[in-house]
Amino acid sequence: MSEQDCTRTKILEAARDRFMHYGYSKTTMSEVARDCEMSAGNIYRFFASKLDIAEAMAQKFNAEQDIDYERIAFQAKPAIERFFEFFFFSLEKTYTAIEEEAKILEIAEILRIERPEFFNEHLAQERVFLVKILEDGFVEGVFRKFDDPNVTAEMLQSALMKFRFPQAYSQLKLDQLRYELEGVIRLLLAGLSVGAKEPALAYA
Amino acid sequence: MSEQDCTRTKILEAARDRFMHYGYSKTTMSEVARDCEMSAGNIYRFFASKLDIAEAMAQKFNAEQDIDYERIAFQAKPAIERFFEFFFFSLEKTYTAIEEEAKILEIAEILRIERPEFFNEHLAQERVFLVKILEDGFVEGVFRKFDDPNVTAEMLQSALMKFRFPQAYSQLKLDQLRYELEGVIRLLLAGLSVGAKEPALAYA
DNA sequence: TTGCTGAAGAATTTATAAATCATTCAAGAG
DNA sequence: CTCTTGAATGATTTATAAATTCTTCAGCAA
Repeated sequence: MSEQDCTRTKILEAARDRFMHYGYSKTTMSEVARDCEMSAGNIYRFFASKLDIAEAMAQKFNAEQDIDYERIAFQAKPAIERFFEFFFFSLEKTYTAIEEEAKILEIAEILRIERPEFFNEHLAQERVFLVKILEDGFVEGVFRKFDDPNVTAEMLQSALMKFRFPQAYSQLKLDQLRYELEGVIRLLLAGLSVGAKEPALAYA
Repeated sequence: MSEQDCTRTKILEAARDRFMHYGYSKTTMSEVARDCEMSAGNIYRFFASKLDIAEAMAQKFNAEQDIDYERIAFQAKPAIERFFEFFFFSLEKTYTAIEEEAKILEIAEILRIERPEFFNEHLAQERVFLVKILEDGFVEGVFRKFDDPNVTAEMLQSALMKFRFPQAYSQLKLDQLRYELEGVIRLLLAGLSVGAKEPALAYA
């Protein structure tokens, strides 16, 4: 690891501790700098802005989550089981993370507004794993053939949006969210099943 | 119409004009009262609070929308067509309403926070029509049998949540929303189709 | 009695000045 | 030259006081 990377990591860790403890907006660049024993101005040689520190943090969080997604998607299990596991994992992980550290919600909200592209990239990465599950399901003979599995994955994400940032989109408790997620997934899986028939004509 | 109802309506109309023009929070009870040629205190003999005026307004808006929903649900058309029409109507109506009158979003947001029950009631009403479409589809032979059509309707609503308050839940433009709505509906309709198979076991 | 007003109070919002903050950069240190 | 600092700056936030606003209700009018 280069000297540069090392300092970046040090800043990132100091910022994470502050952000998680006091929140993004209540943390100042001077405080982070002091924790790293440097001046505030110097941070800007490693990060273009405070927001970029937050984005890098979230990036790391997502990268870790993607490892779990990958593990789930490539398991030696029926595609349907992996499908359930994938989205339930996502719900439980996000819900508990936000419950334990309400500050995460602040950062997520700020990134949603200021860096809309950020989430799209993560969704795109997630679709890689979804496509894997869809294609395996087809090979298993439980899913039908899709014109474009990536588009199908997009639609699945769209239908399950509500469960991605549970506390932001609804006031529902975890139990109710689990109940609804189960129901929606069952409906979607039915829609993916070999016998399912999409309507012949397009509407729009 | 009784004298009471007449005054209520007058207040409601004056409030609607103000709310739509200046927004909910920028409208004062005195202004509404002045428009009705009465004192602010007197409004409280007809509405318990300012928020209740907003709720009554939204109630009326929903009631009008429900008439359209009913018309769509009871049309002499294949269930699948009605299904599409139902949700596309909802998207187009809400999207354009909010675009034309951004102030609606303010009221919707306030009600979402302060009167969470309000939206649940509207959703419950909407499900009556969805169940009608589902049951007709079963009779037509295009939908499979559901244990509890009302629960299925709940899951459909949950999966299509994103398209209900488009501007609140996403930054997407109408074109993109239409594209996604079409895709999600097609997936859901496939899941409702006679050949579709739900997974045998429950997950949670 | 019944319907209404306008004053009064508590809560919220606004206005504004002071303070703090994110960010830049000239200049010093190594 | 590379790395760092700390002062400068414009934007944002905070603090606080003043003004509004929602809501209640005693009392007036019909």
